[in-house]
Amino acid sequence: MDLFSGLNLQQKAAVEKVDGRLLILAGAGSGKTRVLTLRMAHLVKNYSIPPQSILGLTFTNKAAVEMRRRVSFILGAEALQISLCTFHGFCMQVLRNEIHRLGYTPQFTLYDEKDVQRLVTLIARDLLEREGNLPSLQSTTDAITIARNKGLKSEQIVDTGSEWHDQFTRTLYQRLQDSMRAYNAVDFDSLLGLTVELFESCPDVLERYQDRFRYIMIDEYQDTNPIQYRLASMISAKYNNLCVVGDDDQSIYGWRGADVQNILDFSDATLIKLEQNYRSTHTILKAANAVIQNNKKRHEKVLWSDKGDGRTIEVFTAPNEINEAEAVVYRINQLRENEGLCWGNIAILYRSNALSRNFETALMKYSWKDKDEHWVQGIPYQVHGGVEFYERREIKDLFSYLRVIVNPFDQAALLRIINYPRRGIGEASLDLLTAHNRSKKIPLWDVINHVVCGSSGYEELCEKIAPKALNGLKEFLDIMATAKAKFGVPPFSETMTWLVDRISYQKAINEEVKSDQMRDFKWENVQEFISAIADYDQKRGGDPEIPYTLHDYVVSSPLDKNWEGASGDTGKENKVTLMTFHSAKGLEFPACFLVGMEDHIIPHEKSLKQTGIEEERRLMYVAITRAMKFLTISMAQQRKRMGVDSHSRPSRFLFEIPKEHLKATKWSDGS
DNA sequence: CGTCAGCGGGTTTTT
DNA sequence: CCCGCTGACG
Repeated sequence: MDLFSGLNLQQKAAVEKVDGRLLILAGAGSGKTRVLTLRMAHLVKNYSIPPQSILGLTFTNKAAVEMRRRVSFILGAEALQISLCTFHGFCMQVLRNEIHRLGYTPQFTLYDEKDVQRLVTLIARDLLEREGNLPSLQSTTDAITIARNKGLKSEQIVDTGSEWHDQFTRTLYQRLQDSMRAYNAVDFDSLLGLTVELFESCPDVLERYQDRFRYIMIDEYQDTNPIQYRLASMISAKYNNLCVVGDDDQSIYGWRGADVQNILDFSDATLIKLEQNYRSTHTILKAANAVIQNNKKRHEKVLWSDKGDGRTIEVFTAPNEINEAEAVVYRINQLRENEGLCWGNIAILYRSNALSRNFETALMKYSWKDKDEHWVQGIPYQVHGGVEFYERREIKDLFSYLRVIVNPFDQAALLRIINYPRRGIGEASLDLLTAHNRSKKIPLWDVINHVVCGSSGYEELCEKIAPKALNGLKEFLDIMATAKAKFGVPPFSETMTWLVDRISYQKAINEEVKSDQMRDFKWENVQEFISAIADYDQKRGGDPEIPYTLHDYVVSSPLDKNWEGASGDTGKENKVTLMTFHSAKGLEFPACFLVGMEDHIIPHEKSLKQTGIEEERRLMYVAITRAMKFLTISMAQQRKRMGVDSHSRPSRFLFEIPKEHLKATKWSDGS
């Protein structure tokens, strides 16, 4: 097979440059994924580089999956040997094997954002010696996240606020780290930080990974934050074969500490620019270029395309957000009827997840005629993001049981389930236990065990706790001990079914939830969770190469929750795609609807303060450049914001698109 | 200890 | 508007 057929000169050069440092500045739609995958194939096929010594790091699971798919297409089974994963997935793999060197045990568990947030609140309350509501900690948490993503230690935090607030943030940060260690838990941010810490303190470990991964490629390099950059430099330091691909105009993760400067400063490297766009019509490209040109901090690029002008961009304003959604859905059906597109070719893109609701409703309501002239109610669609499976209450409850079974020091999980379903352990008892836990620095789990066993020194505590609560604790420990033994042996799905029954979870749902509908929904979620575990059983059961333990499940499933295939023409499912501008990055669709194009939404008023207008403009640029042929922009004059009607104005970015590319149409929903 | 109502606060984006 | 949390009561 000729790997190079159909490549332009720059793409070819990028694929062929094998050793050393390489920076590929790739404009939107310039075929960067193609170049990356071909480069991997080229290394394996023409240079006999073993696939297992190639590491491809991406930012999202979606990108990793897509890349794997495309390399497999060329290399077949050999492609499975290549390590292709997100930064977070990579760090998880490393830590699973090495975390004992950092004072953790191999049974560590993973905190999600909410767990961390709750922990921060608890610590803050303790620090301020205050009960009840605190002033919002959002800004403090944000500051900590950014610091961690920049690899700063707590004492290096310098926020914009007052000295008192800075000091508060530093202390909070330090206490957070300490608590996480005590709970034997990591979170998304510390996953990266700990890996860097590991490599810094254990050169022998680092060298093992350096020798293993001699060729490293990083996708979406403009979105890497300093700690990811450090990680990549460390692993590639020995052999120095590091290839990064990115586009400074598409840097949209500044709020997570990503730094465009990383890509602008990538030094001692061969530079290749990919400037031919293979995706969009002239019209779409010109509109995008016109918008992004208003940014000052960027590398000048000349993106061009040999596609024709194509259609003009359609713009309309609806009276309110419901009309807007209905009008968009009407137009979606028109595209299918008149332009030969299928549902899977079409995407509705928005700035924030909250905007998806009305479009879902409108899609469900819409009736259309299929090719046999039959009326069908509801257009098939797929929402990406929103309330994730693992964040639903039921799932988090059950998942917390697994977390505690794996890691009894996981205090967030423990507190969540110790009295849920209810077993008579109330606030008073819990306060006694946690007070002891904090003052004596003994893990809560151990305190509970001592109390239940009546260890010496615990008599006093035992007496204070109500007999009812004591019984509950005993019951709880009993359940956990049995469960732990059962989960020692796969398949886990069967034990999960047992556990759900043992804790009478269904009864808890029935008592708590009033509406039948919600009750059914929750129980379905539980079933879905069990089948997710069954899927895992099946996948892991067949392959002795990869770990098959409860710990592996608990620690890996939250990391790859988010990747159900969505992509214009590769998705097998023929459904309209709904997603945020952020999630859409890297994807393309023949037809895109950019909705809610209003000031305050994009640019978002909050982000103007935080990351500034240029990042919002890049986001707009990303959104426009997703479209291949048809682009429609819509907005509403009136929109409910937090329950109340408010007036909207068109996004200021709309006025940056030259008028000749726009066609204003009258709002219409076809009725 | 459990329940319920009332209240305040929050909707940016993701691993 | 929807949530989660708090605090008062049974």
